[in-house]
Parts: sequence; structure tokens; C-alpha cells
Amino acid sequence: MIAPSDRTPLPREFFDRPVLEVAPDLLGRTLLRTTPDGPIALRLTEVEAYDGPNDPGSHAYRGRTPRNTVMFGPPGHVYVYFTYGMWHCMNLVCGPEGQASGVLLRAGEITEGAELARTRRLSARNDKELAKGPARLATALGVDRALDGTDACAAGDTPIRILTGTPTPPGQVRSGPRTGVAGEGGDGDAHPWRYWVADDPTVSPYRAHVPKKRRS
DNA sequence: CCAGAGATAGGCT
DNA sequence: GCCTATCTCTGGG
Repeated sequence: MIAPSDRTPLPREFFDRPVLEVAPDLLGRTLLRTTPDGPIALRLTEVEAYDGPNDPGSHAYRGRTPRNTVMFGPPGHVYVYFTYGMWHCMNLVCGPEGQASGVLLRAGEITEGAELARTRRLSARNDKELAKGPARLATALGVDRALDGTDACAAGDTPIRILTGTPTPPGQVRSGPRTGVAGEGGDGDAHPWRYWVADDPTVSPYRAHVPKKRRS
């Protein structure tokens, strides 16, 4: 149980930094999701950085659209997108307004409200799978486009906030290439975009991007 | 246990 | 026509 005194959200200045600084600093922090059915707390174990218009993998690469408008807004807000016709994924906007950088929340450990999360993740075979993967994480937390633009730094009983918690010590942070992003075929890109907690069982397995085969 | 195939279907080029 | 993904089924080691 999280003490009421520990429920203060991270300040907006935390997110108003270069995305490659913010991303590893988010590991170990607690995301507190407040729903009408109860709270769910998640300890972040895997994240991925997207560097706005400079980054071909970013939704903001080709400029502002109705879908990605939140990315161009102030830091500390939640960007939620719908993908593959079924799933939602959740990002935190970073850097100054207009820069359109963000951190994709890829995996975490449910530390409170697991019973509620299980009702949303019926296919999970164990609790480590509840939020192992970005769309699983959003599903477990009950996050969809209705929460796009939510201010994670607001005071009061907000639906989403990131608590200071206990950040993962730098010695426990690992980094590597992003998963599943087209155009990063392995060793070419030296940038460490993906960060995770060493040896944590809730981190999603690495999947290199595989172009779809053409039907014969 | 792992890898691959097929399905899902909105947003954007 | 591809994409910041996942589920279920199938076949191999």
C-alpha cells in the first residue's frame, strides 16, 4: 500500500528535459492509475525513447496530426495511441513544448491492484505477464484514447500520475536498441533508445523488427 | 520451450 | 500498404 504522503506526482520539470535523460530516470518509478473500480500501481521496468521530429521511429516525425497533437504540447502529459486495430500504447511527453519527444512505457510490475488488472488481462498466464509489453501495460491499467492528453503532473485525484518512488540505481539500468521499429535493422543505430531494469522478470522479450513476408 | 503464420483494422503516406 | 503489438494455433527441437 502506498502511503498518502508518497502520492505526490513528479513535477513537470522532471519531464522538461531531453528525452534520453528522462527515459532511464523513469525506471523504478511508480505509475499510479486511479479508476472508479480502484487504484492500480505499476513499477516501471522498461521504457523506450522517441525523439520527436528528428526520429524516423517517432509518430511526430512527419509533423503534427490530430492523433499526435498531444506530443507537441507541454511535457508531463500522457499521449495514448491506438495501433494494429486493437491495442493502445501509452507515452509520457518530454522536453519543452513543441519538441514532440516522448517515452513509450513498455513494461512494468503491478505492485497494487493486481486483482483489478487480472480482470482486464484474462489471457495473462501469471502476474509477471500482466504488463509485459506496451499494449499489455495499457490494457492492464485500463488506458485508452479517452485518457490522451491527461496531465500526469496535476494535483489532486488525477487518473494518472508518476510518483517519485525509488528510481532504479544507474548500475541496474540496461540499454539497447528499440524493439520492432522499422529502419533499425540491428547494429546500425548506436543510440541507446530502450532502457530496462537488469534481470527483471517483467521486461518484455527483445524482438527485432521483421519485415512481413510477401504472399506467394 | 521457441518460432512462425494469420488475424485484428485506424491513421497516415 | 505499412505501422512503437498481441493472441491463438501449429510444428519443431
